Amino acid sequence: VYNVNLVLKGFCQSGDCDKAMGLFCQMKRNCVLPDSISYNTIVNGLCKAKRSVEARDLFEAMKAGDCKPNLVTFSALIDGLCKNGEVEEGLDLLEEMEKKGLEANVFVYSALISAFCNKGEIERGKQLFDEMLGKNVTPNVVTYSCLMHALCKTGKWQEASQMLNDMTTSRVHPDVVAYTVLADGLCKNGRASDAVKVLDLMVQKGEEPNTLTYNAVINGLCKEGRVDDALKILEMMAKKGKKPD
RNA sequence: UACUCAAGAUGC
Repeated sequence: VYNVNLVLKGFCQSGDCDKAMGLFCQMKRNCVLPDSISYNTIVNGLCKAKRSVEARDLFEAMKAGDCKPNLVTFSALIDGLCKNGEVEEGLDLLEEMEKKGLEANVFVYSALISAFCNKGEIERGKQLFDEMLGKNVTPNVVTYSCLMHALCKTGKWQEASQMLNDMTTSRVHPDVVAYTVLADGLCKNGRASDAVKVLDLMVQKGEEPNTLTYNAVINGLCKEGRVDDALKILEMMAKKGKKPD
């Protein structure tokens, strides 16, 4: 099963969901019974291929069979529905899992928060954030990043900047993505100078900026007509032995 | 106290 699961994932990742499904069906015949990871891999693959109807069907089949949906199944499906614009259905699933006694974790909440944030409904995102705190589910760097992203997109860059401090005081360590989200968000709000400060801060904290980070800041500087400063960033990359893309 | 499944970022 172990080995077959890896291949299932491989097919899904390369967009060959159908091949994965074919292999999945063969497993049952060849007495390598699919386990929950096999199922979850397919559910997730279907979701990523925007085939949420089929993902749901498989989910229903799991409920009817021996391999019941677990936390990962719900998490993958909720995210899939959300990304398919069916956020309310995602919330329904949250209810359903709770009724079954499965406790939503940070993956489930982050997926939902991300979805509401992307729809521009930050308030609902924040509500979920409070809800998870109330349930003693600890937000992680992904949760914070989603919120920072949304805050920046709606002009609330101060709040987003504050959130970086919040996470530090909550002992959640910002990673490259978190810093990049904020730097980019600041740029989008015409605050390229602040973005450069974020860049400096992360270096100071020992977090290596990557190409995406640099691109965000460079783009921000250029949009403000500060092309010379942008060039300096390129030079800074060169000094570090980073290849510009 | 290992190995397979789920959530976040740039440019067009």
